[in-house]
Amino acid sequence: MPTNSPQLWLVKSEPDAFSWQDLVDSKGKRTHWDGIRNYQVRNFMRDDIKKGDLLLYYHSNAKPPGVVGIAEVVKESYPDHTQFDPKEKKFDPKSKQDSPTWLMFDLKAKRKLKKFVPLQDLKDNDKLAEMLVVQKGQRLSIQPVEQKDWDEVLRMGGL
DNA sequence: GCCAACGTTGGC
DNA sequence: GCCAACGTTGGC
Repeated sequence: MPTNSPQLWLVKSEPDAFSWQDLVDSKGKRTHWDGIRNYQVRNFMRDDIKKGDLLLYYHSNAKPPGVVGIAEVVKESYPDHTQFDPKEKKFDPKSKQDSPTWLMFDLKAKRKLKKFVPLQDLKDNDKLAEMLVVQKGQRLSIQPVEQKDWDEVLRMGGL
């Protein structure tokens, strides 16, 4: 059952590595979401993430952690070049040029939340009890988000 | 800085 | 195929 509506996701980024502001400062230019080395996340990129999908941009390992803004997928997944470069920290000697193991996609900043929504507020909101990001031990750097949870987070963020 | 949760690796 | 050891994530 195909649908025209974009899929919804949450992506985690450490602000020390690449913050929301860094994404904004790229001036809508495509930014590579590279360095993902987790098979479950790779499969999301390979199978599900489409151009036009929307993403909650979440700051992890931040003080405090939480959702900052909304980003948009501008290019669907393609091979992550860092896996082939021995100088890269994310170099993967097992990955072959003709069948790359790892993928990345491109995104741009779309809209900042009026209010930052800290993780603690997500946890305190009973409506979001099933949202993945509030689950203990949830480490996926890309997570699918339900429409109802998406709407609730945006409401909390003043949009 | 600590450590729980979880994924990956490798010996057997 | 099992599972201990190890590495990483990420909240606190």
